[in-house]
Amino acid sequence: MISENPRVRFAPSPTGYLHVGGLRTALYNYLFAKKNSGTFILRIEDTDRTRLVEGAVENLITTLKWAGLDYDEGPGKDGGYGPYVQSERLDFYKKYTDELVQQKKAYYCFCTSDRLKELRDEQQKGGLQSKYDKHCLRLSENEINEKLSKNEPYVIRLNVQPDELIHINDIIRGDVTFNSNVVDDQILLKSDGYPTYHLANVVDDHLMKITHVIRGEEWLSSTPKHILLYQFFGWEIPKFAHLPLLLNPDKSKLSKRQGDVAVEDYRAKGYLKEALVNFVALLGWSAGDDKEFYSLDELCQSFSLERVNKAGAVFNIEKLQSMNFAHLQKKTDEELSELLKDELALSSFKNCSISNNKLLLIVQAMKERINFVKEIILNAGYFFAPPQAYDQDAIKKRWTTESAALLQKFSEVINAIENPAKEDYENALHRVAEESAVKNAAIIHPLRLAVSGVSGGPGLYDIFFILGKEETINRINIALEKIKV
RNA sequence: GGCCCUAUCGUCUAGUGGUUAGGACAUAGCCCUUUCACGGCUGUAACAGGGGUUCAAAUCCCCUUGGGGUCACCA
Repeated sequence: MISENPRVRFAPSPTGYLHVGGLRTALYNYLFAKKNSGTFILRIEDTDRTRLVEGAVENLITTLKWAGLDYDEGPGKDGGYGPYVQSERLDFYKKYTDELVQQKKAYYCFCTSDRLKELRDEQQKGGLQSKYDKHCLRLSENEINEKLSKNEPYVIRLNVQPDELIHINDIIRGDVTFNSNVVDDQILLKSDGYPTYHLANVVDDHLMKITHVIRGEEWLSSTPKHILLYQFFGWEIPKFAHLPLLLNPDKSKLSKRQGDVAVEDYRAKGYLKEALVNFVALLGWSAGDDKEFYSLDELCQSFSLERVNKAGAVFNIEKLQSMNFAHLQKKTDEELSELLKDELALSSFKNCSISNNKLLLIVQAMKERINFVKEIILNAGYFFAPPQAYDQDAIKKRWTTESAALLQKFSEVINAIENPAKEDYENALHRVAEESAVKNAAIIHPLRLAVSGVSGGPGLYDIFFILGKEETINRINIALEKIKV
């Protein structure tokens, strides 16, 4: 159990959409906070002006909210540590870099990007790690002032001392040690006056009293820089937890090239938030038992960082899909028919009026045949309008020379029944089959084809009942005209 | 390439010195069935390799190999 009330943050940069990896990071932060009566903070890291995307912040917030991950503090929800957008915190970064420069823990650098590039190329040619050579550290105060007065562009760099061991005590990975010799004199303040991630992140985490930094493993190798900064400032170092990466099927870091990575894409495809959250939660964490279906609340109860895995996890869409199916089955028919209504409004059937009661029946008939609600429309449009075409393969296979006569007969029999129930349709069919001395199947298959246009689907009598007697007869008549062998 | 992380079925994982190595997805077969599904049952399938430590190693240690991340005035 965590003693104090932890404060954690999800700190995305607003460069477009919420990545599913980001969703998982946000989720683990959220779960950790909820489990330990902590605070979940959203902080926007928009220090790269070149990559800003308009509307990205709003999109991020909307998507997080959709997933059910409401933040306790963040943009629009000040908890006394704002602002929560880094571009509005520039004064802080300036103040703290000045402090570092005064103490010679950071220094001015006037090197051009050309010189830096040359340096890198040379080092790479020699098979060395590319690292700044502290060239500008030699500048005297006078030289610096002169360059400053001439308005020469500059950056501020971290002054890393050699031959020091830097320990990271990671909750997931244990002790990880780096030699400071491999740590570059990281740029802290860019020439445009904006901080880099490393500086802004450390300053804000300190100022916002973040107790646990839970982030992706791609940050592990820059954590020594952050530790150094905490030490230089004399600040308490938060606990770190570096999460295993989400992977493509080929085991590389999950990327756009190999499929959808935006949460909004999955949302648009019809994945339930419950399924996506459940799936992503289990990518790198398990409670230690065989339980596999969790609500967000249950996750909050069971989650712990100690049980997070170390190795990366492949984002397996098949499993996500089956999870979506499972969560779909858990929804009530009423919930599903509301979702169906929404989908209908977006479809070509938006003008077809259909009663709530019928919607409910359709949902019941279809729910175990779909992975997404919209598949009811895609695969069973015949509930909303007569079929436009008839499956040719099915015709070939199921339609015989006597089909027409049998359907005609069936149509007449049900026509005589007042308000037929499902059993009435079934009895009628059995009667026709018996009188005509054919198997039930000889009628059933052509009949299904006639009313739905396809060969698969819910129980035939369910379809009749949902369609109603008039419509059923109507469709048989249309089919008798259109289907010729 | 340097540094760092990592390694149980195809995939997600359980397992923390003694298990017939368990579950889920996927896959194959069977059953149910008017179709398509659901469901039920059964099967195929894993401890990367090599050294140690130990009476005993998937579990602890070392090496190798594989995979990944990172080396920007991006986060």
